[in-house]
Amino acid sequence: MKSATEKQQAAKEPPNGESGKRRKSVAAPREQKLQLGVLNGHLGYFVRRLQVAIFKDIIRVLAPMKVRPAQYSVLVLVDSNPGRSQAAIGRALGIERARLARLLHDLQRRKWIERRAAAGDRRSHSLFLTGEGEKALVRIKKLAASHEAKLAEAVGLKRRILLMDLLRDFG
Amino acid sequence: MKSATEKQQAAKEPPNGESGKRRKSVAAPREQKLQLGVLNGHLGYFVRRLQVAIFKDIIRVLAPMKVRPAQYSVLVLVDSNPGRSQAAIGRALGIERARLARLLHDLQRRKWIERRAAAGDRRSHSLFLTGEGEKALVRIKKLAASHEAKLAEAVGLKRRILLMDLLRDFG
DNA sequence: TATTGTTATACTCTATAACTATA
DNA sequence: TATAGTTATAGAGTATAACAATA
Repeated sequence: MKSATEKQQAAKEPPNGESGKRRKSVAAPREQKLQLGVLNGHLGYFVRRLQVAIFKDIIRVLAPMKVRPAQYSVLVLVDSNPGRSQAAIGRALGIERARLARLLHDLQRRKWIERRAAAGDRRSHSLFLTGEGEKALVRIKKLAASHEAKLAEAVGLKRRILLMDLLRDFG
Repeated sequence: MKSATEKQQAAKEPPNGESGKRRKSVAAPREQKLQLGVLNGHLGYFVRRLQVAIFKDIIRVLAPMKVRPAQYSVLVLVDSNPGRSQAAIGRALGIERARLARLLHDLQRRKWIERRAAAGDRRSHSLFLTGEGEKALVRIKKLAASHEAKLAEAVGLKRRILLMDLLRDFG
């Protein structure tokens, strides 16, 4: 079976098909879809488009709690791994320690996380959610869940499971 | 059949298993893998991770030509759709017109693109590659192709086709 | 009034470097 | 010497707003 990938990559019609149809209303110039050229062969292009679309929604959904996606992921990881160091959290999420320091400063200012001196190593800080932080995270998770439900519907349940299983191998 | 998604979401062991094993060398503290918690249920989390990994590589690969991914995509679209306006290119790629204006200013400074007055509408600029731009794009495409080949190998050919087919529906 | 393109501003994210205090 | 965390800076990307020219 020929995949859609091969089919679309093989498609090489000339860019425009101005055939004078479609002139119902005066407004609405109705742009032609542009040719993507070799972008059709780049997985990164499509992954990027999906990522941007998903993040636009999650950013909008979390906005009422004034939380950005990176902050959300840090709250979740601290909640799921209490007592771990900044270095460990940063490594797990791919967040630079410099950026994580500022991000945590903000979360601490909001009284959502605590930094205690680590037991064995006095250089490192053990991270915990405060009671307030836990309550906030419950609300944030509800918002995130509504985003995910909407996304699942848009993507299709089967396709979503398939995608998750495919993507998870790149931890 | 239970998908890996469901399996991983069901996993809820306590975060640490510090059982004092694994003390071969003095260095290498060997961090535990942290629990991802509800991030396991977010498609966006995994899409984001893959996108970041892919872009790290393409950015590195294109660096010798001093081209960023967004510039590459613009060059490809202008090449595949000569004469189109900035608005059309920007819409197709999801680039804000304000940002595209500066991006094109840079490409024009490098003599890779031309902006001519549009025929029908004197507000808009028709975009074209220069001869130099076409030659540069040939070299850039070769670099991008080497990135894609490496990526295809890492992802696996079958999985890549599958992913492309799944993702393409979000144009 | 709306659209095209431009300039400017502010914010987020990323990437470094320099610094301290510990190990 | 290396690591944990902090502060600072610069660049890219994103989101707005304001503006001139044109439709």
